[in-house]
Amino acid sequence: MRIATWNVNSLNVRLPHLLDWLAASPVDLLGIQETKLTDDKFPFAALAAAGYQAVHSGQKTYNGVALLARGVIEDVSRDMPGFADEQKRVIAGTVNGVRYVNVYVVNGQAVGSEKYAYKLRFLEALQRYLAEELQRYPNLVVGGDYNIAPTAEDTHDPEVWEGGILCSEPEREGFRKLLALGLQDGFRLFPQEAKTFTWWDYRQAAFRRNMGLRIDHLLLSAPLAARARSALVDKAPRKLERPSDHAPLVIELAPV
DNA sequence: ATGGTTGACCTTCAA
Repeated sequence: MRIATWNVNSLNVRLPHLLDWLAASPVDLLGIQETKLTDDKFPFAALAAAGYQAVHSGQKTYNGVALLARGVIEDVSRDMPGFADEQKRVIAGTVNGVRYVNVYVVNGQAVGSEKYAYKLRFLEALQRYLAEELQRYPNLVVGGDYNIAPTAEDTHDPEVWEGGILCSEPEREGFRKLLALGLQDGFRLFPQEAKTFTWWDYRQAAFRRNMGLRIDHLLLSAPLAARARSALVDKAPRKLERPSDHAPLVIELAPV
């Protein structure tokens, strides 16, 4: 079973890339973020024709998350209980006994800003929510755009990033608290090339110069971590014309 | 020079 996460940065623009990528890399369960469209505009039919069921929680212009699966998506829930939020950032569902919580964590803009405070509140709510999810679903994957580079090694240049947004200590502490629930950073279960990232700014030819960050993650509960066989960032879609600024992250799970 | 890009939307905000 192959599971993945990808911030597509507008599904309207990126649907052709998504369909091409699914054809070339047929994952079984995928979380996408930043669809930037309402549920009535979601391309259910095009995805069904490609063999994928989908559930979506979207809004106009901003945010929006979806789960895509080859198979039935059961027990679907939206948002986080006890965290009233108009922004559509969380959707969860179960496929073949695997629970996938798909999150688009708040960017936070700048350390100390109002959006940063919202990000830290969001991370606290996520911690509470995932503690409950782990109780209910032992086979849990939490995938998405976390907008957090967990360590200095996850940045192209610590001099530029350390202490700033996406890399500040309170954000990283929030990330570590998610791990402390009993989740593992799937990417780091395997040897990885240094300077492997999932996001590169559109500006300054950042992708060509590999000026990126590793901010998209697949966290695995212990039973799923035991089944993990590989983890890789697929940079191919980032090389296309009009790409998303993020690349997909894929983990292969051995059968039960 | 305080810059650069993309997406949504319409003038500016968010990332």
